[in-house]
Amino acid sequence: MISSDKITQFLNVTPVQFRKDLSCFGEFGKRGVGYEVRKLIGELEIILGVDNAWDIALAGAGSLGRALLRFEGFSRFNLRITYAFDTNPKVIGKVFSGVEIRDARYLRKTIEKHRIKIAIIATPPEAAQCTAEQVIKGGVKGILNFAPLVLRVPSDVYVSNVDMACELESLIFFVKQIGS
Amino acid sequence: MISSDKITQFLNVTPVQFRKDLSCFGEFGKRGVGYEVRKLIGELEIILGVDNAWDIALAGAGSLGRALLRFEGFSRFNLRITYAFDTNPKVIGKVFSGVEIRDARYLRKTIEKHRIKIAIIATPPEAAQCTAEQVIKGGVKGILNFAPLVLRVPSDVYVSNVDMACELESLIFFVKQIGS
DNA sequence: TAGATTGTTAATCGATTAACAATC
DNA sequence: TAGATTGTTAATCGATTAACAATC
Repeated sequence: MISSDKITQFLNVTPVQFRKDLSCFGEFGKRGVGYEVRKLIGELEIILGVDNAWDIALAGAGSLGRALLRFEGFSRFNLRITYAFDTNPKVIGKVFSGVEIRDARYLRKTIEKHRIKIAIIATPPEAAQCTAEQVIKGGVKGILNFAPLVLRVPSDVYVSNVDMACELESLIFFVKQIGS
Repeated sequence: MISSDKITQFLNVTPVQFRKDLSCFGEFGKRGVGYEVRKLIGELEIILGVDNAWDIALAGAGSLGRALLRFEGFSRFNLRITYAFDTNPKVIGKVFSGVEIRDARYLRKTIEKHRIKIAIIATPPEAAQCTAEQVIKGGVKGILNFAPLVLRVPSDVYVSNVDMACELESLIFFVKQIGS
């Protein structure tokens, strides 16, 4: 058993916040006692959908794309980059971390065929919007975008941006304040 | 000249939001007219601190670290990864994208000597907390953390987390809702 | 002057937190 | 029963938006 107090000692979240958030999905604890660890993990996995695996398509197999292919942290959530694409003929056909790089020409068709719903865009910024449009036509509903620009997408498609320069920039902004 | 309306057509921000946010820093537009593009860019650069360059230290020169070294998008904000570190003897001494990988043993001293204020942590998760403590002892006040864990840091140190698996997970969460 | 557009004040909304009843 | 801890209701806070005055 574990209390919300104990759990949140390892997170930047207050115990109340933790309980309030959980309450959106049901009651998982025992009053006066706490949460049964195994049961809580199980419930969270169901809420998050970790219980069934998701296949992910990667567009762009440059150095960032290949770093993503090697990244170990996806398995934790039952995620796999199953298909990877690039336009560079020198890269097409090669295998990185067990995934063969396919010709980006087949991006849309492959996504359609395998009913992929989530794509990662790790192309150069110039190619990102066009790539987004292709994967969306193929049926993708969620995009993790590493290209430093704002993608224009239909309202039923979710985009999560990872803009590393922006993140650093906002760190700098805060760090500058310390002195003053 | 450009209006807040035009500018925000390219962003996921409303014109009012744009003007409200800017108003925190001053008045940069002309009523009835809009914003002078060059002047606005200049003012924004000052607010963000893009006008002077920042040196950044990279801890961890694995595939992600090296992808970051190759990343072109930092120059846009006048950012440079100037020092990179790893513990792997096979990597130490090698040069990637013009930056020599140094022995992680000298992480703290180098940061101290060159008064580095911003560090990127791209180590394996096991090493992340320890690395954070070292860079903080060296004087770092802002950390961009790629390791999938919550770093414990003093309250005057800012941490920005890039947890790619989490981002994907929350995309999946939203995508799952669409059907229902 | 009329039209455009900014910057700001006040209203609304949503998220966080405080207080507490429920209950183990 | 007393102590612990959850889940919830109400209060607070901050951020977004609506409305509008200022002004080019």
